[in-house]
Amino acid sequence: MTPDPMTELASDRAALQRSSTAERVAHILRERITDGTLQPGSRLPEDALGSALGVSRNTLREAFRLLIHEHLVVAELNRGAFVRRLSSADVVDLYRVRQLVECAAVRAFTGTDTEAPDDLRRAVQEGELAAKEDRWSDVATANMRFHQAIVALARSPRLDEYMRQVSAELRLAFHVMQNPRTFHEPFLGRNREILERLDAGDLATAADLLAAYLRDAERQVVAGYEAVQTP
Amino acid sequence: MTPDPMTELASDRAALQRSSTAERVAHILRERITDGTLQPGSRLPEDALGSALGVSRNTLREAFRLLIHEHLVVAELNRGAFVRRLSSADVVDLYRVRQLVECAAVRAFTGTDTEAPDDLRRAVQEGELAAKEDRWSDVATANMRFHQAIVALARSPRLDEYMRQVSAELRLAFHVMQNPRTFHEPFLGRNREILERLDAGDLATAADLLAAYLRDAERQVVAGYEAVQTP
DNA sequence: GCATATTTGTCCGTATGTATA
DNA sequence: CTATACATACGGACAAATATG
Repeated sequence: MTPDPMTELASDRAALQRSSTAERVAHILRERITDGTLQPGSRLPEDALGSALGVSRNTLREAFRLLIHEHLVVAELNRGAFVRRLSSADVVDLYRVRQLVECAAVRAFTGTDTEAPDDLRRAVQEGELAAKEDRWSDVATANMRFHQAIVALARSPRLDEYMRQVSAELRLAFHVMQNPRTFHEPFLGRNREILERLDAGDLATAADLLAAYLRDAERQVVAGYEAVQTP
Repeated sequence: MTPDPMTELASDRAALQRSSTAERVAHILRERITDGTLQPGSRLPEDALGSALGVSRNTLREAFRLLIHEHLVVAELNRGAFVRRLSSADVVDLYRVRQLVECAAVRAFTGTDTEAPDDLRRAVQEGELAAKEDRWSDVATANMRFHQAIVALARSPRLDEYMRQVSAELRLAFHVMQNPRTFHEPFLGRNREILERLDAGDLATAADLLAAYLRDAERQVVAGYEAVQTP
């Protein structure tokens, strides 16, 4: 009755066609990790996974390398690969990176680029619409896009890529939040407020609002962590 | 008479002992890339490198993966691996990341941590000493440590790690600067000035000085690039 | 433009070493 | 302490892509 992760993964086998095999395998595993099918702490045995996905162990190991670099997987020498389990110290660190980079991106915004604010606007609207229709996982996605659009204000491809990784890593922590609604709902209004301050050219206030926002979010996730750790 | 890179690498073969083989190989290649033995654009043939280092192709490929994710190596499908060659757009982007993160780290400095400023002080002194003794490659190293210490003010392990990678990537660009003295010398005094502003608690001025510093450095490297590109 | 040689991408089998029941 | 399971690393194989003459 328990839905075996290995048999579930076997159905992904048909999906891998384009680009490098290792990258396709990494893509599949990345999705399975972020959507919670492969939970933090799970073993990733080379033999079982390799045959489930129909790739050799060598190729699978290359895929592991990709995910290890993204911090989604950890490899213990001679013990194999595991889905990363974040500590609350990791959560604190991730929010520290977010706060520093996102607030700096807001303050560095020159108004020259018109695209980035448009993405922000879309993300805010999308989040509000999804909330109205009770699609809370879509609210979470829209929220991720909001933060990505904030980073994009700095107009640095490398920072965009890096912060996408930070977001993916944070999703490992969100799995402890059992109720996505109570977590995400309060932030919808704050997202809009930040957007409005930005539109008004009041960068300092926008950055301060964002900093407070991130401080509160961090506090909630850390609290969720400690509720789980001490049963 | 031409010192063949392959035979040079063979002498590194004795050095690999601890940790995972792929990581040790990656470490050796990383050094050879940052010190300029393996120049940007060089091929990294699996057969020759593998036998030079005494490892199998599979293991070597794992080492490549590590370096690819550090952006020091690029892989072209069915063409193999090459030492990364930075475009001037890459240089601009890298300095943008540096400016945003380092200036934000300065502004976020609370003065709570006493270690980080000590590292800064040491890096400044070390740079001045090395300059006095005409050890210009040590000046470059001290300069790297200075920036690393600036980042450490934010007290985020993840940011430390990421910016270390950014520094390594930037070293790919420094190879176009033929004269390390004229490049590094002017920055020694500016480093000290930034340190003094920080000690005085004047974070805003320190951040502004740092921003100007990075803008000038970027301009020099980009200029060096264009001198090479258009012969 | 073609035929050949080289190199990569991927896979397999296996021997050795390491961790854990 | 032994046994088992697994990861590490090697070498060989072959097709496919690329480079070379």
